[in-house]
Amino acid sequence: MERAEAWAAGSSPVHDQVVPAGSSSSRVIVHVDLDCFYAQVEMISHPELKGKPLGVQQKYLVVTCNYEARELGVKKLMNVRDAKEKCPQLVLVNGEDLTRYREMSYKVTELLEEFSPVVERLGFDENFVDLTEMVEKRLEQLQSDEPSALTVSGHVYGNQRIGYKTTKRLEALGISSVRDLQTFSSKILEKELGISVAQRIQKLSFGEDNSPVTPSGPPQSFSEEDSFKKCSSEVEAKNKIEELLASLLNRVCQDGRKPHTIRLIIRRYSSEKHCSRESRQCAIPSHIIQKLGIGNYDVMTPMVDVLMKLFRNMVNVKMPFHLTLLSVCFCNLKALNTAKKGTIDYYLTPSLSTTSRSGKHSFKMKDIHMED
DNA sequence: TGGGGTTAT
DNA sequence: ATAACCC
Repeated sequence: MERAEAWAAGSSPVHDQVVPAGSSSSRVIVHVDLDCFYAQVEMISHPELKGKPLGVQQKYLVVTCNYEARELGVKKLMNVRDAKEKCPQLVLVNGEDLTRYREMSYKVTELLEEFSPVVERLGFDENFVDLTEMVEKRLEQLQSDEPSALTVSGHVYGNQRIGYKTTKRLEALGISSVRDLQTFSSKILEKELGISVAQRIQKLSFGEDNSPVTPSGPPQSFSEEDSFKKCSSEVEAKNKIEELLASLLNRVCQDGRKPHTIRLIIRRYSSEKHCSRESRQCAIPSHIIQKLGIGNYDVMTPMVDVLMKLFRNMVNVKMPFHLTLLSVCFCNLKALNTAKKGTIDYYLTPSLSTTSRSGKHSFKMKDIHMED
């Protein structure tokens, strides 16, 4: 058993603890899974909400809720109408702005990184920590101290989350349970799903997961999105894009690295087809990248121009259109400008020549207002 | 159904 | 650029 989980310590909403598995090559990996994370962040921000049934709302959905709400019948991803019907006393807070959740999420990851730098994030509320080294060292120490019986134990679980598409394909093969998957012909499964997916999920069906814990490090991308009932004009789209961009620029500023690619994503209205998205991306012009570290004001206008070009490339604005989502993503993040002191580049890079010299962390952009 | 994220193709 | 996966 490699990546396995136990349910210990019932007191906290953190499911912790791990696995042993006798063999010397086994690893010790802790899966930290925070329950109702957004609701917990809200209860910390608003202590007066503690004890009341609380739900976090995004648009028409209650995306998560605390235990009090659950006991009254509220479920994750429940419609607001249904939730209110089930539980009229339900208190709802808006959770569309993920800033505080994201910040708290990274605080948790950073805390875990103190135990071992090998921490892999999964979403905002799950972390896998490879504690193999730490445990081995502790075992050595304990054994030399006092060679008494030393056992580690835990509960092993089989991973049974298999994705939507794969589930459908498996069902078509008559595979509907973990047991079915365990006993299904490997050869046939490989032919149907490809060797990679087939071998992986079949091992998972036995609770075997050899995949390494890959340190997540800083994020590979930053994105902000907004969904809505209808956006059908270019001006409307531009306004929404400006909003998304303003938030993103603040985040990029704080991160310190510079994105070299920008992407615009849309979702078009469709009766009920599978919500497919379309995107266009391009390299961020270097003159914009250079201005990124300092103030957002100079960057806003040229960046919006770039985004609107991407927009018109996707959407024929001369024809009627109906969008239900817009998203802007910065990716291809690069460490910092490697411009060296004394070179032309160094003095042409505002973030280096003006801020770096005047103090190590002298630039912390806060409160950059984009009034028009 | 939200507002994020990642990796593979 | 999209598709699939995760939360």
